[in-house]
Amino acid sequence: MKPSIPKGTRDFSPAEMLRRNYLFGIIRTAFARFGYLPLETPSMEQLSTLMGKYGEEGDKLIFKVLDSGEFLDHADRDALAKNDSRKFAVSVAEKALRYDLTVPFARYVVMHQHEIVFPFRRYQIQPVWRADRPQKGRYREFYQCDADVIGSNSLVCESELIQLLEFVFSAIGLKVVVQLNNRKLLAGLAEVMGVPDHLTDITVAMDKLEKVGLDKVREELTAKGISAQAMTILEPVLLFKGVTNDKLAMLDSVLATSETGRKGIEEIRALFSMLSNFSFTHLSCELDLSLARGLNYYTGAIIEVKAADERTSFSSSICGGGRYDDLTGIFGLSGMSGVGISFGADRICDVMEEIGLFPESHTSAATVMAVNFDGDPDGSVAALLHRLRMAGVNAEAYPDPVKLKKQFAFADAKGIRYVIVRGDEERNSGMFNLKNLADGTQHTYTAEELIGVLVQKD
RNA sequence: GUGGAUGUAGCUCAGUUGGUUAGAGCGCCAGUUUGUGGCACUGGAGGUCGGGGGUUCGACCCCCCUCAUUCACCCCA
Repeated sequence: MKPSIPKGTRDFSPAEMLRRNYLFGIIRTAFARFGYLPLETPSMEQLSTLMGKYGEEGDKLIFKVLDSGEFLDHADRDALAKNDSRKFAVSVAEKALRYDLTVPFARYVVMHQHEIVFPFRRYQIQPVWRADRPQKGRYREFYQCDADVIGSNSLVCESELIQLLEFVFSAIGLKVVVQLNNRKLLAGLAEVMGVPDHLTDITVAMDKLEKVGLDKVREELTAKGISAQAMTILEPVLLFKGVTNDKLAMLDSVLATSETGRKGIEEIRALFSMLSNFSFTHLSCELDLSLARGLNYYTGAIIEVKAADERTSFSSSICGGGRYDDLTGIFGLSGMSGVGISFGADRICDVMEEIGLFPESHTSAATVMAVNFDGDPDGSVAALLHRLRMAGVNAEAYPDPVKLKKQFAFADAKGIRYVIVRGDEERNSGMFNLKNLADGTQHTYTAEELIGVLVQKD
C-alpha cells in the first residue's frame, strides 16, 4: 500500500522541528515572563463540553470520536433513518477532539475552582483539531499557544496581553498590526438600531464589508430582516473614516442612548490610554469597528493580529483573542470573567519561513562529529565524546567505518560544524585532529585542549 | 458545504495539431582523490506518465468516471 496521512495533517522533519521549537521557545519564555503558569488538558473532551460554544459553523467542524465497543446498540436509528447526521453522530460519539484551548480551560477552571488561586493566569501550548477544508495557512491539526487570565475584570489584563504580543513579535522580528474592538460597542449598536437580537447577523455582515462591499452587506442585512431605518444608523458607522479618537467621538453620539455602548466606548478609551504608556517597536494598535470574530463567547474586548510585513502573502490572522464574561457559566460557575490571546503557531511559522526570520544556528543538531576512521581500537574517541557531552557539547559518532569522503559529506549535509579525526598518526602522537567544516581549517589538539576549544565555541 | 486549478523520476518541472526508445535541473550512487566535505569533470541507477474505462492503426496528450493534492468562498489560528 501507498502510505499517506490524513488531509490537513503534516509530518514535521527534524529541520522543521528545530525551527518550530525556536518559535515555541520564544512564546513559552514570553508566557513565563508575564507570570502565566503551564497547563495541559486532554486531546479529547466530552462532546457535550464542546458543542454549542463556537457557533453553528463551529459545531460542524468538531472532530467526533466514535464510541468504542458496540456503539450500534445505542445508536439513534431514528435519526439515521431521517438522515439527521448531526443527531446520529451525537448518539455514537460521546468524545471529541478539542477545537480550541479556551473552552477546555474554562471546563478546567470550573472543575478545579476550589484549588485555584484567582485571578488565575495559565498558558497552554497544544494542538487543536478542526474538520475544515484545508488551504493556505489552514490545517486540520494545528498548534495554539494560549495565555488567559480568569477571575478579573480589570483592563490591566487586556493591556498586558498587548504587551505580551510586543514581547513575542519583537523577539521574532515580525511587525504586526493589532486590531482591537469591543463586543459592547457592537451590542450597543444593535441596541440603538432597535435589533438587539441581531447582534450576530450585524457583526458577521460588518466583518464582510471590506471583502464584498456595502451593497452586498446591505442586501444581506435586509434579508435577515433589518429595516431600512436601522440601516441608516449602521451605515455611517460602517463607512466612517478616521483615526481612533475620531471614531470614538463619532460613537459617543451614535451610542449615547445605549448604556452597553457607552461602557464599550469607555473600555476602549481606557485601553488605548493605557497602551499609550508603552513604546512598541513591532506593534501598531488600531480600533477596527468591523472586527467581530465568530466565536460567540466573546463579550468585551476583541483582539486580532495580522502580519504587517510587505514580504508576506499572509493576510489571515495569526493571533486572536478577547474577553469572555461568562464562559464558565454554562459549566456552573458564574461571575468569572476571563480574557486571553491565542497565537497561531503554524501560521506564524509559515510567515517566518516565507520572509526568512529563522536564524541559521537553529538548523543543526550536533556541534561536532567524530569520524569512524578505523573502529576506534583503543576506545579513545568514544571516551573523548563522552567527556565532550558531559562538558555540554552536542556530539555524535559516525557508527560505521566507511570512506572518509562519505563521512565528511554526511557531516556537511547535516550542518555539523566540527569533525574529529583520529587515525594511526594521531594515536601515535596522542593527539586528536579537529576540522572546522565552515572554513576548512584543521589543527591537532590534546583531549583537554580540544574540549576547551569546543566548550568555548559552543 | 460551493466553485476553480493541478496530478509525468526522490524534489521542481518540460513534453510540439495524437506518431518510433518520455526529457532537463537539482538530489542520489560510483569514480577522478586507498587520511578529508563544499567546487569541477565523467559515468550510473531511478518513471505502472495518480487509478479505471473509452475513442483511435496508435494516447502523457482527446472524452467519461474516480482518487489525491491545491487555491478561493464560507468560517477561522
